[in-house]
Amino acid sequence: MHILAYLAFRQGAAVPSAEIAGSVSTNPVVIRRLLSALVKARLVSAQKGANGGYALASTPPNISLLDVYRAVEPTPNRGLRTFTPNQKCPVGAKIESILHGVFFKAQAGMETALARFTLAAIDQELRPIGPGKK
Amino acid sequence: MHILAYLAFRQGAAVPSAEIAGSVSTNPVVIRRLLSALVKARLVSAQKGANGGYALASTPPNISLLDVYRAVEPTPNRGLRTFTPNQKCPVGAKIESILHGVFFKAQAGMETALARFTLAAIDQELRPIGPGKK
DNA sequence: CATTTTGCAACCGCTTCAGTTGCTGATGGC
DNA sequence: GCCATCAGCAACTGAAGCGGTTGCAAAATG
Repeated sequence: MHILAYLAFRQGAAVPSAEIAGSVSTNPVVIRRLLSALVKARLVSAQKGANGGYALASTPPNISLLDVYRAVEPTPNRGLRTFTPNQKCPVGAKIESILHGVFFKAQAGMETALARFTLAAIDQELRPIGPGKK
Repeated sequence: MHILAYLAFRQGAAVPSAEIAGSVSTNPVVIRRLLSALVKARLVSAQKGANGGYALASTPPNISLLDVYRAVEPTPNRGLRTFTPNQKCPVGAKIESILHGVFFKAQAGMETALARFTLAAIDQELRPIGPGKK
């Protein structure tokens, strides 16, 4: 989200990963790793070479936090990956599918909350006074 | 949740951690670690010594999944623990508090979904036919 | 007093993740 | 045509978290 907020802030410009890394206080490769996922999800476009960099592929009102979540989060239900209860026990045999249903609904509640936010809302909070050219 | 479902299933009885571990297919100490948190949250009572074990401290309709989540999850906002953006950047200076607000609301959405479920609902799914004495 | 059982600390091995280095390939200015 | 810039990617490291395991103390029961 910090990356996208920064790209929104520098609206239109091709921003190199090193500049974003400076704002996040981390290594450019860490930024590129995340941007790689965002490019694959078509939220961001990348331009190689001199004067290249990254830019938003869409407008801030059209990028929801749910889009970002889905682009970046590889596998939800991480907590149930390694859950292999005893199938011979009447509880163990049924609990897995029940918990899958529960977690699915909890996840849906969170995703609904995420869908209500757009990058535009965050960008607006970022500059309460005015556009501020530079 | 598997642990609590098992205790609900064996309603009233003092269940040792080894028996629960058999249903979950894991080590009794792992079960006791989780039960320790549930006891501290007053959801479960523990009885030491011979013929001891664990039992629900409340009735299944009075135990929501949100209660369990709060008892077991030490620190929400885990993703923001190590987030220390560059305060000298106009984006980095403000993004942290903005994202805290966003994640708080997303978390609230998930918790609302969790609060809708009770242990009774899971217990009911567990035995669709009838009580089943043993 | 012996057995059962919780409670807890310590340790191991695995996985995940941020961070880092080094290289390749594309792009654009000179 | 050459060089500087920049994305992309693979590989490695170190730290953190977690399930699992062992060992032991303390409490309760018969």
